[in-house]
Amino acid sequence: MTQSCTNISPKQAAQCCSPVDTLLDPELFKALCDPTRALILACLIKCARPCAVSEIAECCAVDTSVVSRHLATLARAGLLDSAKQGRTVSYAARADHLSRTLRALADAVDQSRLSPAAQSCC
Amino acid sequence: MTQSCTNISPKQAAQCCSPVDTLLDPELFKALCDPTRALILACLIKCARPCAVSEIAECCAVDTSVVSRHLATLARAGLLDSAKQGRTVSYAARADHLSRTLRALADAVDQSRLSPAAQSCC
DNA sequence: TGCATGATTGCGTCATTGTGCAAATGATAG
DNA sequence: CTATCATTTGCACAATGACGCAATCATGCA
Repeated sequence: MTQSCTNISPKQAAQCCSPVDTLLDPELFKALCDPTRALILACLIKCARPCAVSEIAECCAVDTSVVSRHLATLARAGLLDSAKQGRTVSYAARADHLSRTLRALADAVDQSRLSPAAQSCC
Repeated sequence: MTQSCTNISPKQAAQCCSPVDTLLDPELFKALCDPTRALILACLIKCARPCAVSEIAECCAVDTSVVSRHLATLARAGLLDSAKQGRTVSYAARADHLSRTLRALADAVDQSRLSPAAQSCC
């Protein structure tokens, strides 16, 4: 590890690909940045079982249609699984996937901290 | 651990406080959900050193004033440290804080998964 | 076949936010 | 004191997104 490698510019860093780049995914955080969605996801994580849309709607103060849209958004981000049975649709938190994703990002951040300016390309 | 405790409704879960509730903080994710901000933060994490605003502005395609605002947002969310020296302001990623926060959330999620419907209040 | 129910979608509205430009602020050098 | 440089702030504009209501779709039941 040389001195020159530990003191690169942000511009150089931008071209220097690291796991952080892909794991720090704005699309994932976009799903989590809304208070109503965060509440819904927290409920589903704590329930730890598939829940129907109407059931989930009871835990927040917005219209069922809004809840439905939020659930679709969370599912699209990979945070929920959905299953249709009859006319009810159940959503369940993908808790394992979420915690693994968070840990992977934490690992990548720590990696950059320990070996700055990833020697992968500088 | 009884059966009745592992099958609560989302509404009950909402009233059941868990570390997930506070750690799944929309305010944090709001800071991370913008592509430009994510890029800036990734750069600072990879640099692993304090960088001036003008320096950071070189790594993304928006106006310096926009970068300045994004940096303020990230700092307000606790993701960056700022230090003023003369007329230049330097921002540095709080990588340790970020990775600790992510791991704490991952732990809370796993905890809910292993002991559903936190026995803390149900 | 008709009707009720759970979920989704279309649409209009309102609030928020990302952006660029210009002006202002703060600090250093001549 | 004035000019210059780094950063921030004011302002206007456009895009995005959350929301409620109503209509629609899909399924189950009489």
